[in-house]
Amino acid sequence: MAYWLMKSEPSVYSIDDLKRDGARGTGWGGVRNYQARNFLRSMRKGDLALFYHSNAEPSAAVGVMKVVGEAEPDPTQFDPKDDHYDPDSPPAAPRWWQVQVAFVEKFAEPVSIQDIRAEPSLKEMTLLKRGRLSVQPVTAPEWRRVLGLAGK
DNA sequence: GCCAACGTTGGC
DNA sequence: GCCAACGTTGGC
Repeated sequence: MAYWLMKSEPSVYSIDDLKRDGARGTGWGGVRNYQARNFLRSMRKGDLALFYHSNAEPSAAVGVMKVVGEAEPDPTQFDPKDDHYDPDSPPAAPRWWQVQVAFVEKFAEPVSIQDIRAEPSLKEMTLLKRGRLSVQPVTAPEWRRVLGLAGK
């Protein structure tokens, strides 16, 4: 069982939207970075992920979600009307993938990036080291620490 | 809205 | 294969 962190701008798709999407969850698509894509493909059912609100006030880890379906081709890459359309992705060998994720919990106390930066044991977190990676691994100690900061 | 970080593209 | 130009992310 692995731990992850996945970013979304709340003005686009927030943890409340995920909660509303219920047990079936949502396809986490639109990722157009190869390293993030590779992490998506290595996710397995039952893995847990922090839902992180980026470009938010404040930017913060706001809850937990669960991987409920493993990698499948991201349909937005084939949709010319979608912002994430990729005309160079061959349908027979899709370039971009998504996983299905579902709501687990929303933190009563979000853990902001300032909180994370202020916590010495989290200074190696990928979130701080690699600013713009939208899907990233979290170690077990980091996971426990962030949930601790969330009051869990 | 600014801009630093950094990934991608494309000319050579 | 190098690297400059360009585009995007995301904190502030």
